[in-house]
Amino acid sequence: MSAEAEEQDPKEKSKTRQSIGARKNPDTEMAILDAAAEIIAEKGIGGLRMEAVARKAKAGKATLYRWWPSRGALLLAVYQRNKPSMCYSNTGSLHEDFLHFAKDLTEIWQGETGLFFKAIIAESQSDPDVAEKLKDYHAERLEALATVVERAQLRGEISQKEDPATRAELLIGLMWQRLLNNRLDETIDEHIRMLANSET
Amino acid sequence: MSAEAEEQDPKEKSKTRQSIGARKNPDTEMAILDAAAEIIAEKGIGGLRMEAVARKAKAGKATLYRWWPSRGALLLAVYQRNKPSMCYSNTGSLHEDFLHFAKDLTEIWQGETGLFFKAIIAESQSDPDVAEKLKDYHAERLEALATVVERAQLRGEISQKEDPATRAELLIGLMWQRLLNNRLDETIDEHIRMLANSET
Amino acid sequence: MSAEAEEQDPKEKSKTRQSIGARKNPDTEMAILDAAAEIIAEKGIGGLRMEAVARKAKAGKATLYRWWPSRGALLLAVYQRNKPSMCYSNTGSLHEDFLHFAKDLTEIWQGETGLFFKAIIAESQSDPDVAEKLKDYHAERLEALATVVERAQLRGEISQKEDPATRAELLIGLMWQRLLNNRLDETIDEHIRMLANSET
Amino acid sequence: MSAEAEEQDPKEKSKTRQSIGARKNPDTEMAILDAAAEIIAEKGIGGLRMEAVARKAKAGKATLYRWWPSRGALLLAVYQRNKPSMCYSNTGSLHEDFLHFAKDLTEIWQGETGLFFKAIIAESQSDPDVAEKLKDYHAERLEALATVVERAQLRGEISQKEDPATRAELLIGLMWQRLLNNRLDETIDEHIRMLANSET
DNA sequence: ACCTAAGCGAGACGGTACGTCACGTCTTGTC
DNA sequence: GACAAGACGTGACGTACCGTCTCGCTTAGGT
Repeated sequence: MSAEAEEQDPKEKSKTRQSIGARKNPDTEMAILDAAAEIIAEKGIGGLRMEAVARKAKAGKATLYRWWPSRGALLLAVYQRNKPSMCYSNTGSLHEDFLHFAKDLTEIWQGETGLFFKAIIAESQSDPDVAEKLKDYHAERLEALATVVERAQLRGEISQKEDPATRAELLIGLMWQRLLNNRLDETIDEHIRMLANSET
Repeated sequence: MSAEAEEQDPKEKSKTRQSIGARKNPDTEMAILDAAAEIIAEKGIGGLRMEAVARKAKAGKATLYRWWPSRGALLLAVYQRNKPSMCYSNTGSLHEDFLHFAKDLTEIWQGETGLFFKAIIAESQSDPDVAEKLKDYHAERLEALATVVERAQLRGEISQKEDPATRAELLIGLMWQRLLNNRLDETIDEHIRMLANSET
Repeated sequence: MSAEAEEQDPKEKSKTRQSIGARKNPDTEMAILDAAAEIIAEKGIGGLRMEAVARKAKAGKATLYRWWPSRGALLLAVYQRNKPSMCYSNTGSLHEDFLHFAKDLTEIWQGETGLFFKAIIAESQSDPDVAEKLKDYHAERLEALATVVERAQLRGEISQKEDPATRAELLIGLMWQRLLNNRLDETIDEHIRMLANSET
Repeated sequence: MSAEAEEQDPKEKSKTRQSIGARKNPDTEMAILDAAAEIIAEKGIGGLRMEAVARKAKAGKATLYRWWPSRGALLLAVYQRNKPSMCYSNTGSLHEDFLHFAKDLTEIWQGETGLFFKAIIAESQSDPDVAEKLKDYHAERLEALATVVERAQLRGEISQKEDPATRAELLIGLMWQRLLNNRLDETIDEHIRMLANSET
């Protein structure tokens, strides 16, 4: 009646894990993160229920709450594990580099990861822990992109006086806004041209 | 432990409304939207519960669900009623206009409205209706700011060839990103200078 | 794996009950008390779980707790419904009357009712509500038996000066002690002879 | 909210015990029984939790379960250690002896021991081991009191033909019933007079 | 002047998920 | 090999909301 597809696949080995002494069992952690990831893939993050995770991972709710005391904590743990790895090109042209960045990110975000990232932003509005982690993550991303700008400064493409983070932040802001409005498919070329030009 | 402050203020007149015949009672609508707005102000949108709204508005749950069948619908109704009114300055300088826009919006968002808007963005990630409405609203805002850019084009401040929405979107994207990361207080002058300069 | 026989018999009509307005639904009450009684019959009172009752009665836990806020309350409700009806004989001889009383009670208590009553006594040691109700019930029983003694006084069988409750209480105390020690099967004739004799 | 007073008193020496080799450590046993006794004193027997005992005694749960595999076993062990010692007077008058017995027992039961004994009776309804031990203990008590009756028979106070246990059991039954109904404070003189008189 | 129709408050109903608690079993590392 | 420690799966606890429902009341508009 209620049980849909959230039970463990019966074909998998279903020997139940047990304690391995007074310390965290890594098998348990993996099973739980796997279960959470699958559920998110199936029903979206809004459909993530602690009970369902425990059920699917064949773990006790107490175990779940011991290590991830909230939905947000679990969410972040899953994201950390599946974090997309961006690589920042170095073509010798800021415009090209920005273009690559935008295209790569668009591609990543158009898949499952985009749903995930949107959901984390949403969650961060109500869970301070998630908000903080997201802020850190965002800062890290910003810095990475700022490095790309810095290279352009060193090449003399753009003024050395401006803060490299400025252009980076404008680009990332644009991307966020597009992501959150489901408008990733719209053109972005003109925006990038503007951000990559030589003035300050 | 449970009873906090969500009961109707006993000082207010608490005569219960009733049917006024076979049609919607506008008092009821107002009472419900008021109640919802107050709850959101107190606990945030994440803390908005249909039951609590009904209780506070002294309305039956059936009445609530009759007119606003979901949390999202109620949310949007409240937002429509309390929508902040931005005014777009026309100083003859794009830089000044952008600066005014950013300062005004920052001020508005630093208050309750910001919480509200963030929450709507969050909600839009799980409620398609809200997402659609938000998209419309965003487009409308974008257009309004694009008009400011257009004026600069007409004045010859910037190139006529670029799409006026481009600069507008970059600015708005920046603002969204700042809002969602709780970084509205950080400086934004350099970004605006870059967005308002004459190249494309 | 866990579900044993506590699901509703599928042969019974299983249309789910619903609200009948802003008042208690007697069907629900009956279903819950039936379910509780069955569970007690199967697993004993120690095996009575609120969740299992709700499950078997196809009722929500909230409904259960709304009307019977504790295990003890539910226990008492079931007992009230199934209360054994003792009848007190009037043979013209106190000894005979006591003997009948003891035999009847022994018979009743040797069945399911005895388990039930023992469990209520046990429960009363930790639930003050149950304790109070049990005290009332005990007082009522005592009075009924005291009436038997009183008749003997009126007949002149025993002294008019003694409190008729005295003999009654000694007999009931004996019975309780036998019940609680699982010694109902041992002889009791001599005790009754002593309690029914003419002195004070 | 949860942490109350069940942690070990920090003033006490809290050096943790350890194994003394491949045999039972008597310090551990004592610490556990002490902890259990204290918890029972604080929260009643219904509040006795194996986990809490282990925590308070700074013992591992495995150790606890090794020696006392159930709540009932632990309960009995504590009771054995703290068993109240009744002494049976020998005044030369059955009435006096019974009176002393009743008064002494009332006094004992009105304190902590009474709570304890009630709880054991309650526990015995669901734990067969406890039930058996309680039955033995009860028999022992009965015999002791029967000895008092026997002395009265030898003195010629009462008939030699009756079983001395009869009167004893009636008295003890009365006491149990009073204890379990929280009616120890009510008068008992008339009952004793009746039980101590010379007829059978 | 009656009758129907709908809105209204109230709140009970079957559910699902929550986060906590205790259970009894297990494994580790220390003595 | 006994011990403290504490993680593990299990499952009941009591609470909070969900969205649906029926009730008894009120009023407006049609007859």
